Amino acid sequence: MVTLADVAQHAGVSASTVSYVLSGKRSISASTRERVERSIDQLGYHPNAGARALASSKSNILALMVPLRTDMYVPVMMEIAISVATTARAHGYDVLLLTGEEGPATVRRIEGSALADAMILMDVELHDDRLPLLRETGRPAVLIGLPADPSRVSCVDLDFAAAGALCVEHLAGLGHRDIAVIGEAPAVYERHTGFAERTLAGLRERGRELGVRLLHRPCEGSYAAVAATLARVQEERPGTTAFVVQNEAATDPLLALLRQQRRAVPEDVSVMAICPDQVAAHASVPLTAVAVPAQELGRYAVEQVVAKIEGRGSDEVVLLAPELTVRESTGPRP
Amino acid sequence: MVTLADVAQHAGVSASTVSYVLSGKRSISASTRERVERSIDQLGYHPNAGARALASSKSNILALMVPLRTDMYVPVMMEIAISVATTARAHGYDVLLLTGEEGPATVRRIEGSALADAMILMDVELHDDRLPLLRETGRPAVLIGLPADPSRVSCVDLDFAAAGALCVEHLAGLGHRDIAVIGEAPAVYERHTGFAERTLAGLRERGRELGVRLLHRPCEGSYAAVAATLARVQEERPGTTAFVVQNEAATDPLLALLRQQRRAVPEDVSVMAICPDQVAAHASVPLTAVAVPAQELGRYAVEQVVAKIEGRGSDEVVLLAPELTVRESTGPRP
DNA sequence: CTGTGCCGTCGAAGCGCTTCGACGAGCCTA
DNA sequence: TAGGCTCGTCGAAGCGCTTCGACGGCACAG
Repeated sequence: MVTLADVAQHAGVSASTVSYVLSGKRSISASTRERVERSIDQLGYHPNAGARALASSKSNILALMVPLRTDMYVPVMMEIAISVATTARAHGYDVLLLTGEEGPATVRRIEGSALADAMILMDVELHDDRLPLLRETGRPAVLIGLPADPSRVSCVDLDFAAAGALCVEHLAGLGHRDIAVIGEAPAVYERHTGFAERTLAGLRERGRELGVRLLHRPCEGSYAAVAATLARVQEERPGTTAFVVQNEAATDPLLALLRQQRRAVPEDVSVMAICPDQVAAHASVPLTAVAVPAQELGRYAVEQVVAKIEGRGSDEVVLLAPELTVRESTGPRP
Repeated sequence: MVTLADVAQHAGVSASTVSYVLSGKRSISASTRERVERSIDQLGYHPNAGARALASSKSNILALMVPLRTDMYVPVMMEIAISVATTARAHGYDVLLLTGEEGPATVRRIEGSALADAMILMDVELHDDRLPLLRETGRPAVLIGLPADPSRVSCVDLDFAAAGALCVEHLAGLGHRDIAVIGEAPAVYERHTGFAERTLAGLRERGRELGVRLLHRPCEGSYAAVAATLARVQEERPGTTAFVVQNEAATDPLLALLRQQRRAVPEDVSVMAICPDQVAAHASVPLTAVAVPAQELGRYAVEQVVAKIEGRGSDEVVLLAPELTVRESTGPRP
């Protein structure tokens, strides 16, 4: 293994000089710099991560806590994770993948071992038990999601309330008066995951303002569950002419079922979704949808947390404005 | 930050004694051990990861390289990643998430910086350019997938050839003589991703043996693409009575399209898939399928790599035997 | 009662890097 | 021409941990 000392010797300078060439924290003459850089290349030197972390108390690692549950909104999670990893690299950081089990204990462990310079948390619950710890330690952290009390942490998320409102507006504008909301699995609501409740609040409020009747039903992602939910909705509110789906896995089954009932989309029923654009665009009927900007969330979270590490940036809550893309699944009320 | 020295002082012993309590590498009297452990708890001590890595040249980190492309077999990837992370924790390791871009350079970087004790690679291509490096460095590595030349590395994967064979057997046993294979996106074959080609080989070989006619068509995961592919297949081989789908995203569209054509599954057409069990079970018609055992792959990869780190275990290729679960989507040829 | 060996503990030497203070050389200013 | 700068470089002191060799104290055998 090539060390700093090897490079120094090879270049005929002292170790500290090599270090300063690498970090740029002191000025180095052009000739020395070049000589050192050549040696680095020739020897194939890479700084030892452990030694560097020890000496500088900076690991250049970001910890990313993802939910353990593999049954929920998986594509979004994956997209965020990948976006986090790529953005982090662009800033010189690597990403540690932590699964959510043992939330607070994991936070403490990472904290105590100084393994990561900062944490990014996904799947945030309204009263998340990792938050008190995070605040206590004071290490930079960013949540992707919005807890009930976002003080002294940073948060990034889609403005789900606005997204909900946008859906209702769009449908109301097309004349719909009875809208059914197919939601995430019941477990998501039971855990008080923020985004689901905020969407609902946004839907309801604008619904009230616009005089639209809403029926909300949580729903598992399987075909059978969607079928059951649809049947219930149609029984309880036969006049329903539009659906808002917030459940990646439910969109395709819903479209299939409607087709089976010979109810044409969008002529007889309108369907819109809150999901990643890719999912919406690839559905059997390209869906009018509010996009969940997974990549941007990941990128923003990293940039925010890096800023904090570097002493710039402060605690703030950023809610990205929702964007509605009209495709082929919504039309005027029949 | 609490250090080893703090614990030692608090417990009234030397630093090395605390270290030995932690590592168990020398015998310690019960009384001393207890005293030290109490101090550790009381002070909330966590060993500094950097210092530990530096002193022991062991980081207790596993690097996991996942593909950058978010458009392919995402659920399997995610499931594997999570399984890797959880299993790794159970063995005392954390997981570094590396996206596949710059493959060889990344391998060299991790290698040189001693950031990880071992690497796990996913999305392995037949002639993967990361392999030569991996062999050269001699650091423990496990591939999830199977390259053309698996010498001097370890590999775990589903036996996709056997999986393909199993599908053909099952369908041939039901009397089908014309089978269409809906494959992954063309790009997957162009990159010579091992699993796709091996499946095809298995399908073809057993097809030949059993006198079954196979028609293979790569296919994007969107509804429109599946529709186009299905149309082509039905035009080219009107007698097709069974489908094998190896493309997570294509199963649901295919079922929906067949339903639309009023071709009942399994009465008129049989459909089977090679995909995670969860996907198969949740489809609109529960699918007879060969499961991709994502969790096991992840778990096995970690156990293998940990064994190598500890000096046990050697280079080997393990192909998990495919398991066929008969559900409701396959039946006798009409 | 002395010699031998083991058990439990300690001190010290690094691991490879960052960073602080020091210092010589060259330059400008007075 | 002496004094004071700045610039570029060096040496040394850690960062917090692991690990090796050493060393007392005790139990046992002779």
